[in-house]
Amino acid sequence: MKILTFIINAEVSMKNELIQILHKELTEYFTLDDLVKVLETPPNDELGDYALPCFSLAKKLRKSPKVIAESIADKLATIPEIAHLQAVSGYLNIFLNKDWIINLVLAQSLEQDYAKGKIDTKTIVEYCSPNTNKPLHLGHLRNMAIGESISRILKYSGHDVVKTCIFNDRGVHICKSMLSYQDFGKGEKPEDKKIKSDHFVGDYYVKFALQAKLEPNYEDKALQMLEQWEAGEQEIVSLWRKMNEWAFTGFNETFQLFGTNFDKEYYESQIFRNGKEIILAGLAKNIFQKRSDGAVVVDLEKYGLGEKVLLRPNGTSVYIVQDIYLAYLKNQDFCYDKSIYVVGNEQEYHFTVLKQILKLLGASYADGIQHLSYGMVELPEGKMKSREGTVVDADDLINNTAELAREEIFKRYPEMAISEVEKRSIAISLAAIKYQLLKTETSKNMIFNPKEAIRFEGDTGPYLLYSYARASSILRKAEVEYETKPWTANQSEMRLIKKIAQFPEILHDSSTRLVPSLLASYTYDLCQIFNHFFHDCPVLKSEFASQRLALVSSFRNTISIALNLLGIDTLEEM
RNA sequence: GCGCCGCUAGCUCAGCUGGAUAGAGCAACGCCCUUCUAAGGCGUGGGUCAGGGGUUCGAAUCCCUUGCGGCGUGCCA
Repeated sequence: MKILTFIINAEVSMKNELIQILHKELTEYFTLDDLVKVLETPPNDELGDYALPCFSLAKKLRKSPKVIAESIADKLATIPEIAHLQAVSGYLNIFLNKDWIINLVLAQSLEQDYAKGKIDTKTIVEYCSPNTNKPLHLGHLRNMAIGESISRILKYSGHDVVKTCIFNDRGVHICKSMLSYQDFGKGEKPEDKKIKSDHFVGDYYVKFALQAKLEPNYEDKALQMLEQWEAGEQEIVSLWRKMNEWAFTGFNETFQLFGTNFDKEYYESQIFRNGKEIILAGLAKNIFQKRSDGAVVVDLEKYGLGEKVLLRPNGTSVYIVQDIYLAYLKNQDFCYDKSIYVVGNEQEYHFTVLKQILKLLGASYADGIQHLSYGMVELPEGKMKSREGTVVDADDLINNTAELAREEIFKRYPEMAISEVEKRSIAISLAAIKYQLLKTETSKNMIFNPKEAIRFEGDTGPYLLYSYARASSILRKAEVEYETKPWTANQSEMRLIKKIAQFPEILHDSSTRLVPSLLASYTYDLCQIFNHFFHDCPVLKSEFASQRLALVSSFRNTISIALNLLGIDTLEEM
């Protein structure tokens, strides 16, 4: 497996080109895998383009790292791709032939499908999965940003990706907004009050909570309504249909605004009764046990997961049974190799248990299951709590941020056509929000400061868009075609080229480790280096105009792919 | 109680599958627009990488331990 990924990678990355070259000469010192592992980028470019630490060989060869570095240097002395070598304090610093780097990297990175992979893997990505009783909030936005981005990253890396969503569209929480609407809604519709339809539903969920404080048995009433729903009582079912319709209509608007969609949607209401047969079959095979009170349980003690109830004494299923069924169903539908669940880290136990149960059941598709566990979003004041009204609503956040972008645009272009202002302000708003949500290491909890997210300077989404727009602007104004003929590239240019060269490795890591944040922070570094180049090196008026145009073009292509993989739309002008 | 995760500059975060002087952004201060987009660039100050111990030629990174914070441990979803 490792060798396989290596070979795929080797086609496109400068690092792997070099590793191939080194390996030919250094078989007695390093295996291919060793080289992949050990070859590193030095902390600054006075120390070369790559470095080979020789400490690990010291024991084996019973020589000092310094001596080893020197003798390796001798071995590599005649390789044309290497300009010179420096053995310093146990490291062998490698300075590559600049022309070789430039030609190789530009040739690769000017291709539209730079670093694109090809593997034969069917992968399902499930994400978002909202309840239909209230509108989407900031937590969903992080989920969606990660889900959409990892789907694109996997697809670009060659996976055949199916994006799915399970809508939790039934249950007592849904009945709560239904009950409160029935009691206080007076038959009103969202259109009447000019409220986005999912917000309209959510308002009744809030109203329920208020009422429940005044009326002690209000919660019970919701439970009763659930029973009526399950019994299929017409009035309740049609109320449920109507309100779900509102919720879905609203969600779809948000999905479209945010720029995400699903290939296959699942609905809890359609599957929640299934799965029981799987459990009973497991019971018959003695994989599960019947407890004295009649409940069906699975003993996961030896995996350190305790005992998990699957069927209650009254025979009804607990939540995980539905997920067991859904995994089965997904495999029926798509015959997947991998099935990724983008779900918060609070559900790690749930997915460990799910996978283990499927393994016990002997499901062939159990091994492909992977929980992409991401960290919770908190506000500077602490956690978001719907009861205390501290939840940041998704639509509001996008719109408020867009409003600020609008103001910034007016400052710069007071005459701009409204439609153009609209287009740009939404793009800027989404870039700001998505980047903010993606840049923190995916698995870590993050604090989302709305005031910081709407800032447009520094380490932000708009900075990335701005860098792209600057590159586009140069290319638009260029009158000559670029050519990739050699020149003596200066430090700013070399840094940019070398950063562009890293893209395939970053993409590879991001996709195999399922961590979009790696790509996000690379993208920022890349832009920083570009902006430094932009400041240092005039392009159009330079004697190296043609070569620099090639470089700008290569940057623009790379950043454009990267932003697309983050789910961020670019602007040609900003 | 047990389990998992986190703790890096005033704040928000990179760096964590061990490697060379620990990096960004924001905030503060100073400089740079008759030159391809100043939503930009450059500079200055700011660190006991939570504390302690260990492994190693080498530890922010791995192990143990203490503290603080979060989450999980539902016959909720």
